[in-house]
Amino acid sequence: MSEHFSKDLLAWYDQFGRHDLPWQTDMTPYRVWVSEIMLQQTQVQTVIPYYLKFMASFPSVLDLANASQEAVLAHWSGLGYYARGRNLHRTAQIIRDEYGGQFPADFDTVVSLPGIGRSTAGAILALAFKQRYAILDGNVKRVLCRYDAIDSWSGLPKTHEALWQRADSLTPLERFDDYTQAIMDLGATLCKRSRPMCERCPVAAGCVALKENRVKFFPVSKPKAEKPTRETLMLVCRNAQGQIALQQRPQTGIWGGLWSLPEFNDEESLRNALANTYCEADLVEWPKFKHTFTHYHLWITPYYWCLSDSLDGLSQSNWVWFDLSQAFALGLPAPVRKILENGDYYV
DNA sequence: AATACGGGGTC
DNA sequence: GACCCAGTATT
Repeated sequence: MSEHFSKDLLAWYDQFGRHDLPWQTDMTPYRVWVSEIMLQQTQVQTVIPYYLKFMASFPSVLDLANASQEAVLAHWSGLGYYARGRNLHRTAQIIRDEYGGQFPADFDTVVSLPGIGRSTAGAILALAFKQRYAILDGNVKRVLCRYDAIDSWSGLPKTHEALWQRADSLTPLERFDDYTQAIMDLGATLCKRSRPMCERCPVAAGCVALKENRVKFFPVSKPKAEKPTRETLMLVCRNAQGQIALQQRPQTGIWGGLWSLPEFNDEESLRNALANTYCEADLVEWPKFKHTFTHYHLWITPYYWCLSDSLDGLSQSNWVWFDLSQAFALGLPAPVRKILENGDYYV
């Protein structure tokens, strides 16, 4: 099955692949290199105008090496990942100073250059020097994860290395340059992240995910990091008029600027804060409950404290008294509303 | 092994 | 608003 992979892919590429991208004409090592750097984590349509301007200003590796870093970075402005631009400039100078202005043609030298990793080196060697090296970019990963129905995240070291081996084993013994472009074209135009067009895919016959009707489950997404758990105490302090105390939260951080219940890290801080007026019988702990944010879980323990008449004059820093209806009109955080809506507090 | 780097597209 | 993209370098 898989010996047909490259043959079927190449036949499709000849008819349906992209053959007119700016860096596909006059494929010198320099032009291929610049395109591969710009295309790292950056989509083709974004790169094209940058590439054209860059090549117009720096037509050769020596033009680039002799330019100022400011001039180079000016051409990178808006592309993002500016280390790419700095590395590109540095590498041009290395090529000028150490390789006589000639782009090196062996893998180990190329991959040692700043900003060039295994995949980019493979692409340069295959596309510009017609040597048999595999690539493993986002497109290839997606294609292979679906084709083999790889059910672990591609960032796991074992999975990543297995993908490299698979990428290499599928690379044919001839036409490596076309194959390199072909598998990227497949990933970019048919085997897209969302709504892949499997009905047009030249290697659909061997695709395990498609055979099992599970294409949408691949590639397996990165496991979400375990959310940390934090804890807080919220005090419902009610005076003789039935008002409750609120504090305005700091502008930064969670619920920035919102009015909320007074909070304490633990029961000890709560008791310390109330030390002068504290009346044991009136402080009641309620069952804790969990509130989940995008990035952490927050366990909230509500405490209910009903002030007797004699303490109505209590002036705690930053506390402001509100009627319940006023409080809700302020727009409280969801878990605070949940606490205050609990009728058990007011019986 | 995890994270920073970045602007733009997609759902 | 999370997730992803023609990845690499750094911690």
